[in-house]
Amino acid sequence: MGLFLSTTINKVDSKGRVSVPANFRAALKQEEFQGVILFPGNTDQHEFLEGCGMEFLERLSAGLETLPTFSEEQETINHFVFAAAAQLPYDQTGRIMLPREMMDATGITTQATFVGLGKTFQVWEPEAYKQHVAQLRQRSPGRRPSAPALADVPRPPPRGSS
Amino acid sequence: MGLFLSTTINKVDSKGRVSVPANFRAALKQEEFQGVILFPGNTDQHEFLEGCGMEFLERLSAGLETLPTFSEEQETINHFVFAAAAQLPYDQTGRIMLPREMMDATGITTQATFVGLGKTFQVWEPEAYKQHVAQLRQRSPGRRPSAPALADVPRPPPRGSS
DNA sequence: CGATCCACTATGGGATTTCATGGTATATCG
DNA sequence: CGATATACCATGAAATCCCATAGTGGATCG
Repeated sequence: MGLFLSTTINKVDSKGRVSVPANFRAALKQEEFQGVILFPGNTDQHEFLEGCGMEFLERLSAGLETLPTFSEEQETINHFVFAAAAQLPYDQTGRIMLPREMMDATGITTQATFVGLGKTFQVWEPEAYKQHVAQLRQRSPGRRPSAPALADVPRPPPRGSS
Repeated sequence: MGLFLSTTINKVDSKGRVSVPANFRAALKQEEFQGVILFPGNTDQHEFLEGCGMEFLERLSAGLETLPTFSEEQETINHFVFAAAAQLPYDQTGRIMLPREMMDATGITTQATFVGLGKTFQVWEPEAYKQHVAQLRQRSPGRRPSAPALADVPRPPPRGSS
């Protein structure tokens, strides 16, 4: 199973469509459901979107089943993950349609930044993401994990990923 | 196998008909019974409806599935679940007819909020659901669960379900 | 080694289908 | 019968398909 890697800025057209980066799609190629799941996420400062494949959620659902007792945690997860999630199939060119409420919540209008995070990814309004990265840098003084170039300038896709 | 995701508000017409959201129907497409099961549920504050497919109830009956909200006294509760449940087939456009007593109990009149919760869903009077979400938010202020964090949710012994 | 070609990705816009919804007619049942 | 449930059809809005363009990089070939 592939991982979500690298950062890409894609355009959002007037219909709310965005191309999911090709390497993200490749990471989900083997899954039954051809598309992605998005649901809201936030930091203290910003709203963004969490993304993953369907199987990720299915595993999550399977995990919740066995939580011994009804818990606050579970209630929260149910309502803020499943209830707030959108199941977005690709169109034939690999685009999804961002639900209006997600665009509103995150401030996404004409562009969206896809951020690969391994097993999951995120979708941000580009300017908000820049600020977020700046904050991450401030808060991790000294040694940073070696994921440098990601932060800086939004660059078109990876090199040599295929 | 499909999960119920996202939240939708649909209209209830003068006959008590509501469209079941298309993606909910898709999640049940493979099931034998083309329709949904509804039965009463409640919080301290509100009455709502729990919903699922027929096969879920069958597994529940067999004890293979746990209904989180009613983990105690499961057998007794199951009695009320089955007794109070309504088996509602789709009409030809994917609508069901809400039984009048369920509309009365929940306060549903002209609109109904369908809330996807993974393996089950709920149906609420929209205003009541808004209040419910507000309460959930109070309980978990600040940041909501992030995808990577959710990945660490305790997992069950892997059953060969794909 | 350099120029050309090709595959793929991202993007744009129009046409077509699906979905939610409303209404009317027919069947059912006490 | 009177009331209620089911089948049938119609409509507007929205989502999806389909085609067409373009830019990029890699590969091919002379």
